Amino acid sequence: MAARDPGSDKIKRHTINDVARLAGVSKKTVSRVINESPFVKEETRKTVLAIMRETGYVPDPQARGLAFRRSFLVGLIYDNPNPQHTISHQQGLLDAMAGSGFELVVRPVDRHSPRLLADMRDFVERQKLFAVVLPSPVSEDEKLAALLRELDVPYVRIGSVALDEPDRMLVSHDGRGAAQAARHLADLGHTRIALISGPPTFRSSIERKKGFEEGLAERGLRLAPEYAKIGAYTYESGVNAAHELFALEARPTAVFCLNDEMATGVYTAAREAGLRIPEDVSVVGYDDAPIAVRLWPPMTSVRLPLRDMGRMAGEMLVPNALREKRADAHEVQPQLVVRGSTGKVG
Amino acid sequence: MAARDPGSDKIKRHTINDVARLAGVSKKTVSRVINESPFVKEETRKTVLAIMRETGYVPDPQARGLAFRRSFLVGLIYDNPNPQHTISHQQGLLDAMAGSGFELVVRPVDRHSPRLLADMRDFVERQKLFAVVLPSPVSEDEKLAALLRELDVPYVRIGSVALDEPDRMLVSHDGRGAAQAARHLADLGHTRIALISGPPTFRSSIERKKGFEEGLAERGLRLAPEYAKIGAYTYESGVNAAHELFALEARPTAVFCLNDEMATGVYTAAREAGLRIPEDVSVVGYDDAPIAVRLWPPMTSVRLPLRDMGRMAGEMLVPNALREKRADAHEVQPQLVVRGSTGKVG
DNA sequence: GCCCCGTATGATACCGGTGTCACCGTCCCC
DNA sequence: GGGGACGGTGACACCGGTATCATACGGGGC
Repeated sequence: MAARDPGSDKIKRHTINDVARLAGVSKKTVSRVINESPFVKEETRKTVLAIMRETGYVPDPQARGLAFRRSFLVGLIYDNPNPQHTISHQQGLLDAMAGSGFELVVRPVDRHSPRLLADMRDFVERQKLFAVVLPSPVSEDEKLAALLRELDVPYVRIGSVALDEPDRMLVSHDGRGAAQAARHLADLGHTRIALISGPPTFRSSIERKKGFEEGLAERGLRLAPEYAKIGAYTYESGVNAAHELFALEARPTAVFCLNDEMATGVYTAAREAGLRIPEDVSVVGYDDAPIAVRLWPPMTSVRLPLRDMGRMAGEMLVPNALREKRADAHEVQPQLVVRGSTGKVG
Repeated sequence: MAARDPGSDKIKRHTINDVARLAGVSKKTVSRVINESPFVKEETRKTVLAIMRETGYVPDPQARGLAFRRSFLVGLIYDNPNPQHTISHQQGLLDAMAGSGFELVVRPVDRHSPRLLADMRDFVERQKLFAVVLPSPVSEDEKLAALLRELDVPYVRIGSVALDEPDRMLVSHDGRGAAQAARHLADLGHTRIALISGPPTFRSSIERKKGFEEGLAERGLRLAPEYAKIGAYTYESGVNAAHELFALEARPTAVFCLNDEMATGVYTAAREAGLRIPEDVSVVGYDDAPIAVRLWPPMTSVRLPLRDMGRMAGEMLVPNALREKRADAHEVQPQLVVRGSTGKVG
């Protein structure tokens, strides 16, 4: 039990001074033990560690941070239209950070705000962040990355394609997943395949679209202009785009959506248009969000291991005694999961 | 622009000492200005504020926290099977905290872990949290609340029913929403109404069930034992419970689920059993999660303003210059949203 | 035996703020 | 005119750690 003052006072935590006094050494030596300095005699180290355990002493991160000029906080800076994305990354990050002594500070931003850079400078400088994680699409902001380099803060960008700084990048190879989807649909005999892409400002959308077209090309197909719709990664935009597609003379027999939200919109539009999935139209999504298996029929989708990605980003940035080494792989592979929303054409 | 050493060195932030020197006052007076002490001459205050603006000075939260023995971090401690819940609360909290100078630290826990209390003590003490937010079901842990009182940390518990400390409680009156659902179904002519509840350890489930039965009673109905199923707040448990209900001789014509996840499971089970919604069976969920409007037909559900609840919790705890006063209402009202999954019986 | 070097430790300043208390000047009251 | 009370300010210690530098000690090379 911690010592409690008799005078109805608060519990007083032990400080480094208490430990030093009890161990009969200077506080600097205790500090050395805390920071695993190699220049401490084994015997001294043991004594100090024993006292630390007895007293339940844990160093104060604020004081440590003040002296180190660096906090023990990791920032997660996000701006994603899809909360599921954020929460998955967050979960993974927290997995990697559990028990490390670091804490996760979450920070939503508007990446189009003119104050973004100023706000981020203030955030990072003020909190003296230990590291920063940038999921897509914030990760695509080169100015933000440049700012973080200027501020000398370690960071990991999570994105769909390798950029020019591989050590600070976690790549999900989005194009490959889209190519899998394209081949899958082609192999089922589809030729009239439509695409509903995301906002052209999203790198993920660009990469997925590119991969999709490459996949089609492998099977001798190409994306017809009238089958290429642009959505906004939202449910509603999926509904609207699908309605346009279904109204075409030569209705597509398959629709590939660059995220599950829009694909869900295609389900709705199909119902409204009286089309059956997959008999009349096959649907493929991207992300493999929880909703994919909750729809009827369960949706074929490209799985993106979002939680793993968060965890790997955390492992790249945060030292953790519970784990031997930092992550060395800086990439993950998307994987098509075939379910009931895709079937043979006709 | 901040000053940059010529020697290719880092940017050096201004400290309270710089401001004091430039303003020709002691650092203590600058400190007084920062903390809005009333004992500073107006003229002095203006001078100091001007210098602070010129230099772009912002106080270091770590140093301040060290001296105050309290950080500027708010903890969100959660353990919810439904990530959507967490992310919504988190969003609202961040809404309330934006621009306040406080940061949000998120902390998932396993509320059944034997180490929970020890971990929480360590977390709160070590980080010297300014305040803590406890969403349901963590909010139902009396020992945790007692610990926080012992540690003298302000907190808000978000829960379905008023507890004995109204000032630290944000109530969502879950029973009332469930009663609305019951009346709605009864008014549509349903009498064979089934209930799929959540884990009996969840207060929200208890309250919703109670409210539901009260609502039925108002219409002269009661919940038949064979229609009362216990789920786990998960999709799969909803599927299973619904299958059991649909296999009954006297199949229920309506199913009320105590969350949307399980209600989504009922959709699946209905499809598998060849039942149409709402013609053969009406379905009502609880939470009004995003998925409710993405299902076909769109689901009738009881809306819980999760984001508002997070925001209100934040307003109860964090002073914010951007807002005049703290929240005074400590409750929100659930609201039934009628959509296509409920219809007249027969 | 002396010097040098690497190991092991502590005294002291410092990180950037706040608390305590002493001090000064004014105004007010008797 | 003396004595409080009070507004306004600063010197100094302190919060709980780390960095710098000095010091002490044992061992090897000459």
